[in-house]
Amino acid sequence: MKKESTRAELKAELEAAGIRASAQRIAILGFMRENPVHPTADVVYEALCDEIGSLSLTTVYNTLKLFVEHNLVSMLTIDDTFRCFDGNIEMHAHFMCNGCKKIFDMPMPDEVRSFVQGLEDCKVDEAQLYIKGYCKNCK
Amino acid sequence: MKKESTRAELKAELEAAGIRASAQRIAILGFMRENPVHPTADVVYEALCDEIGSLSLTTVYNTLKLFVEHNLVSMLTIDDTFRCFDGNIEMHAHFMCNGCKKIFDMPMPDEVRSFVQGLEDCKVDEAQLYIKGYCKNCK
DNA sequence: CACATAAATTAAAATCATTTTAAATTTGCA
DNA sequence: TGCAAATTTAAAATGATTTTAATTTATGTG
Repeated sequence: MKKESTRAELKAELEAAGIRASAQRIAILGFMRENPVHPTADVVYEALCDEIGSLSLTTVYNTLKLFVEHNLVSMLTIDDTFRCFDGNIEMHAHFMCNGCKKIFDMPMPDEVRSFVQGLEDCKVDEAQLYIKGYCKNCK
Repeated sequence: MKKESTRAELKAELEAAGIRASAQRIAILGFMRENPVHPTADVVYEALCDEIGSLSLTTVYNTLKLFVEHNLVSMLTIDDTFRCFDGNIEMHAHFMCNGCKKIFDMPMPDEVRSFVQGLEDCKVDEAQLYIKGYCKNCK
């Protein structure tokens, strides 16, 4: 499940986006790329605390926001009680289980892509399909 | 654009959902049914303050939550900075303009409906398609 | 009808995720 | 090396939402 990214690749990716590559940013982007788990800022912070002793939650918040602005990660608003992020910026759908609260990736139906492309009056930046219910284990 | 609902109809609707019909609940449900504007709790509160002098914002929050639980209205999580509600519970998509922040209704592509129906491993309660960008006026 | 009980509403206080501020640290570059 | 800008950080502030506890309103029973 993990896609390895070298430090150099992450650095290059940040710079290609016009962002300076600090140790914190490399670590956070690396975590997002390698862990397909839709983490909240707090989860990212907890995961990287040991690696970067000085890391602050503020930095994680600000950095994820910066990454979203530069389209390096996307933000999910599938649940109103937590804000989470996705290191996979390919267009895809999400399923959230109301039991275990896990979020699963799903393919985006083709018709959604064509529907979005067909919208002429407006300029589309983003499309999210959120499906909610109970997963295999919880239903 | 307004769909008129009589007090009696609203009362019947609440009771059919197993909810007692108070003046506050009738007013809030009436507002949601008649105004297709995706309001936040605060907007509903401001709109009904004059009509019901004693109304509190707490009641609006609690009542909208109750209505969501009983499927009388739905909650939209299209934007992480505000929580808003929709008095139209028919399945449909939403477009939010990042400029004026207005939310527009859109038809739900048929393939989304069939995609959702085709999901066999999980039990689906809800599907939301959120499209974001810039509207005709703002782009 | 009056009273007891439960439900709903309310104001006030608490919560908590996120943002802002301002200071400290680090980095890039002359 | 040293200066200026960018980044990070801790601490404080913010603000939407929830909780608490008291008050009001509605319901049902004798």
